[in-house]
Amino acid sequence: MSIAKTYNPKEAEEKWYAYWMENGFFRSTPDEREPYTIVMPPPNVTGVLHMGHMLNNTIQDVLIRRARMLGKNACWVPGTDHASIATEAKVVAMLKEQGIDKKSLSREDFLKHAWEWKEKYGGIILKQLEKLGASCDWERTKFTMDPDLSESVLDTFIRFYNAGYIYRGVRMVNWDPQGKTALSDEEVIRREVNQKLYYVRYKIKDSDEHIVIATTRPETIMADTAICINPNDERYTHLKGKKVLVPLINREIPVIEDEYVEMEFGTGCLKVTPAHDLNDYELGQKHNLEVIDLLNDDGTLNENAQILVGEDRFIARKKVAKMLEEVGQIEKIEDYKSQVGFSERTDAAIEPKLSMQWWLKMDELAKPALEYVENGTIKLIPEKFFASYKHWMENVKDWCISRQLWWGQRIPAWYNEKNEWVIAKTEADAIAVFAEQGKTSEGLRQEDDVLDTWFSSGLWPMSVFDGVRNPDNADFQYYYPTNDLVTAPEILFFWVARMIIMGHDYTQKPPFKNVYLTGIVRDKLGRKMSKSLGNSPDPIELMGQYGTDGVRVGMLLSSPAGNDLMFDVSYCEQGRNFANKIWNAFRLVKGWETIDSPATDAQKTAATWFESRFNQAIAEIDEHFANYRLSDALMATYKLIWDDFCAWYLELVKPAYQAPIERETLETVKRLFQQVLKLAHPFMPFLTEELWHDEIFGTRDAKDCIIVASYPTAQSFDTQIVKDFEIVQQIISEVRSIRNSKGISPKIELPLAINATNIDFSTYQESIVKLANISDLTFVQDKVQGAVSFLAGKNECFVLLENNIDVDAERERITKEIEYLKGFLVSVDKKLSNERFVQNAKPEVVENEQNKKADAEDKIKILEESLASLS
RNA sequence: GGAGAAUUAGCUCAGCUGGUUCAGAGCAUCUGCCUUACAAGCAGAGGGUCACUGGUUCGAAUCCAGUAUUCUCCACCA
Repeated sequence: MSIAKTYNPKEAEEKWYAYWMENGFFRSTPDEREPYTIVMPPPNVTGVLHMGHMLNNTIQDVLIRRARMLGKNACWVPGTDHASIATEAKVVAMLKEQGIDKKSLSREDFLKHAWEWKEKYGGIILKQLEKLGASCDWERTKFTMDPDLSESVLDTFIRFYNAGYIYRGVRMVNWDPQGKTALSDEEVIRREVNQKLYYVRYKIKDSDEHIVIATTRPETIMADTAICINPNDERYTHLKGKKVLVPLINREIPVIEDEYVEMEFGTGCLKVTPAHDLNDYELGQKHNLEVIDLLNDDGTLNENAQILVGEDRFIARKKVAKMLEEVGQIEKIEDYKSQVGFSERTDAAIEPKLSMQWWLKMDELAKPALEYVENGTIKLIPEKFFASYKHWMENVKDWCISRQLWWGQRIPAWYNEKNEWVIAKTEADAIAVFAEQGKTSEGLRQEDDVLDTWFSSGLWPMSVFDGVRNPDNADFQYYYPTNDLVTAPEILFFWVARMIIMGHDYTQKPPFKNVYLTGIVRDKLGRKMSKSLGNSPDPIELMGQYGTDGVRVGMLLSSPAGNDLMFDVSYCEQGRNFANKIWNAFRLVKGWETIDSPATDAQKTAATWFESRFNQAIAEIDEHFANYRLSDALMATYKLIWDDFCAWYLELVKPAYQAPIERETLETVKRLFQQVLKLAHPFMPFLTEELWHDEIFGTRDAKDCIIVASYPTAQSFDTQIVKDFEIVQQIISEVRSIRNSKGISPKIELPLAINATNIDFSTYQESIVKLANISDLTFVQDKVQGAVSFLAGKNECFVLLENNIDVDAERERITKEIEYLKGFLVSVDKKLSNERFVQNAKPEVVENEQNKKADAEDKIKILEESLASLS
């Protein structure tokens, strides 16, 4: 019969998750209740649960569970993201292991492999989320490449195209010569590398002079189309309007002037290579320079280079340097450190390259998205992110939405044999459009362009409810706009901003009301937890070790919104200990025998006090939730349960060893126990559900689960009883402290006398005797000689010890306290005698000071009398 | 280079628009307890010049300026 001394989470977790699923508690369909909706930030379909997911989804689950208990129609939509680049890279790597080269496959065959891979491994992370207790509506699980979501993406492309927001154009992109695709900025990792800075001499036309230019990329000089100097640079005034010759190939290029050139850097002269550098490109645009692209897609030199055609760019670099040296056009070579971009997936050095890409015009679209946040329609939590959101929105650049990949939604552009193109959803539509325009559709084809993944995830809050294709459907009408979005600040722009933009464009409404930005999970050394660093614990293992509830509590304890959290397993330990505490409180109550009698007055008082504290705590917790202070809400719950419920309330009503408890009181304890379990449920779903169903709480219907129980609401309560009880607690603590300092065992009863001045202790008498282990509690009007005394509020208390008290020590202690109070009094007096204070401060502040003064004077008086009576 | 944020106890953090003894919480630490729910526990205790320097104010952890250190984001010099 005996029940385990410690809580064993494993069994409960599996049992109750299955039970919740069976009973459809996670399911949501539109009804007359108020909806509360969260769409899960879809993890990469390739993903494996890491600490970031753990934090993020724990927060969402807490919010959704609480909303459900508050009677809202809670709907949490899960799903995964197809993550073009990451997934394609994984599939390519897998194929490589099997000895298959991607290039040898047709698009169709590759996609077949990719889908197979997705079916096999794609659901792992969602399964892992179940372990964490995520109460998602799994029947609504979506994938960004589900047919309906993909169709939404095409519809959106066409919509934006027809509205004139999408254009096709040659722009500088991050080119991965190994993967042969454009990359977004996010996919480029910058690292500092050691390079050489070559000082190259360019001959000035019709002169013996030359001009020296510093470059790290001599292999691109054949693509130079100008030399640029700063117009304010007096050293080069004589070069204005001159022409110079590109070394090795002797092509003539102009000297242009632009203040962009830093006079202090290098030689103060810049070679302009518009095809191979972003800034040069912009400079070239400004000055109408020719663009010469001397690189092939694979990073080798093409015919435009004139020399070294077919050589790889890095080999060419060395060779060009050598050739320059041979003709005496290298002045010097310096070591130099600079930032170079590398492809996240292939690790190839990124080549800024001009290429034809699809773009979404952002400036107009961004405006309403900024307004939403500016005027508070969408709240960012914490607010500090608004500044950078605003900065980004006001300086938004056009978005390169095409990727040269196979895994993703194909850009719905169709080309004929003449390379004319039209935008159309289907092949048939394309033929029709070509026909309309009187053009041929011979040789109809699509390019290997897919849309950036963020383009599809930008639709997520709408597309999961099919709101793009079918905005009038009941789900979309009911659930959209969603309530809270919980995500990482890193993707505020890439994802959150784009959802707002797209959501507004379709619906004229924001896609969500609140954006809760979580922190980054770091290790104790402050490093971001990552797979590559190997400093991230496996959440699944953690849950096995500390229990899911323990880990959930551990994650939340240290994670104020938006601040990074320095994760340490000790938090999980704390969470586990808390679970165990509740478990043992339950064991205590479960073990009680009853006697058929009504509650005693002391028990009634204890219950009244606890209920007051309980209501006070609910108000605090509600406020914390309203401000998205989840860790504070949890801490308030923690203290209510551990301190108020276990350490005080249960101790107060606990019967003597093997004695029965009054039936009425036991019923009250059980009722209150269930109430605190409800408060804990959002944080600790498994433990609370396990206890909820124990027979001591009576038999329950199958559907009577804590997950759908109603969350307690704050009732008004008597604040006086809470205040009075604080004095009682103080008295008990003081007696214990006296014991401790005198080495008196807690088992030895002590007599206590109280000179009650402003509290009626009659209802607390029994409690004090019990918890302070008092042999005889008396009330007196005078000093008690030979006792250790202390003040609880203005009530002087006396503990009579068997041994004679150390009068000197007593005198010293009281004197110290008097000194302290007098010091305090001086500071209060100083304020009150300051005319400017009395004049300027608010009346209630002044009144407060006067109360403090009176209070301190009273206490000093009592203590001084004690001191006098000591001798 | 631009922008934003942070600095409070050994650690992680609260402290909202200046005014209760405002200097707090949890953890950790120390002391005493295997007390009949829980040693994953109980009781008690110690611990901070609120980064530094000025200023505003009757009054500053709180507001302002500067300094130092740290972090994040954005853009990057050939």
